[in-house]
Amino acid sequence: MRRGRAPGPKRQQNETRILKAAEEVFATAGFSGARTAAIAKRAGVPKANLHYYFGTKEVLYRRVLENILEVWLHLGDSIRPDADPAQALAAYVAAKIGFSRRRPHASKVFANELLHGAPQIRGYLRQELKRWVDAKSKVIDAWVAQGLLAPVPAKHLFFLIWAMTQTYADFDLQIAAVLGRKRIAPADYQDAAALITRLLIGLKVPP
Amino acid sequence: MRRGRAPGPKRQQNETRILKAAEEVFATAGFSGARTAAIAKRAGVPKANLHYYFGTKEVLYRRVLENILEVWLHLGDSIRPDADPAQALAAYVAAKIGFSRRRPHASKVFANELLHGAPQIRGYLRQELKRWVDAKSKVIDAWVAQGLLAPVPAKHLFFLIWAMTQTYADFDLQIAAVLGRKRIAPADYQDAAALITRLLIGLKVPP
DNA sequence: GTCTATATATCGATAGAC
DNA sequence: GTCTATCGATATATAGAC
Repeated sequence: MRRGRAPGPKRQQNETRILKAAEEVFATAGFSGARTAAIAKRAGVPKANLHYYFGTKEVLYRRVLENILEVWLHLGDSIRPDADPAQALAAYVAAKIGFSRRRPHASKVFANELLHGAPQIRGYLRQELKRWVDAKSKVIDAWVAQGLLAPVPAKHLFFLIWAMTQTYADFDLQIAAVLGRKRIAPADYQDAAALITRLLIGLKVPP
Repeated sequence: MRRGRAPGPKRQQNETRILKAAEEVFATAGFSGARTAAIAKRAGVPKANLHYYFGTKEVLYRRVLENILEVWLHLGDSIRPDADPAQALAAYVAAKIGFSRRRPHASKVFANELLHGAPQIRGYLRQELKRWVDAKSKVIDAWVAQGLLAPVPAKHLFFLIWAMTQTYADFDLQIAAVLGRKRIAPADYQDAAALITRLLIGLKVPP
């Protein structure tokens, strides 16, 4: 009946399960360390299905990455020219830390991709991400021009915010070990967000 | 003549070359993505030599990691109770950023190990590193008690300093792409160190 | 100690039955 | 569309000549 157009509900469910499983396995093992057998097992489907749906391991990996990049850029929506700098930056930090807490696997897949030469997302970095940072940096510069913020190299400010917020997902094991815990607790993310925000507020020029 | 005690000079030279090559290959490919053939080729030795010297790929990897961890903990020597907080933190940031610039491969190997469950350095994280942070945090707390620094969760402060300084090694490709460069320039590291230091100085209590 | 040539294992991918 | 059984490629590790 269905002439191969819209995928059946079972296939759609399976694809979603596979993508979720793949994100977890790619996060903990990296691309080359990930085993398609492990992904299939975790998703609860036969390994052949995975290849039938996605073709190759690399295509599946790209799909996982695309899902992540889609969310990424929208986390900075609070940074607008008419917003209050302190509030906007605090909201951005909260959004980024929240993403690290809710989707640590996504952050790790992205980190791993970057770490190993970004073979799949070169274009994204040079196009979409660069444009995003260029635009947001103009907002920061405008705040500086208005005397709301001390002069600051805007792009580096974003690099540091990314680093500080993502470290709680990417290097959670190190943080947990140093804190003497088995894993990071919700309160730790709050402490982190508060401290990061405090550091950034130091750039604010008092009225 | 030599009854197998001290290794000959050629062997020592080869081991050094292999370790250097291994650090580079592990950094760009991760443990599972690294090929022993690639390491041997880059080191200029036959692949069988590599196994003769180190036994297995995993042992070689551990040796690379040990070399890195050895340097790590000494970078914080400026953080002492009798030091000036602002100067000590600035020196620590400079040391960490300098390490990221001089030995980006080392930083990436470490990041990759952390990212993927830290199977080889669990003990290091829970023992040496935890003790280091516990000790340095007491220094920070003492500065706070003396009214030199605003109250701050000391351990999180270290997590953030690590994140900010290492991001310029680990995610250099992202930074270069956003800056519209092929690679990060020396001036970028200076800009980074200056901004990180400024953020931290914001914690200083004015005299 | 060094190196070439090869064994053994693992994993991504697919053929073919249902 | 789904799944079992298997192929072929690739990579670690080693045997054995020099």
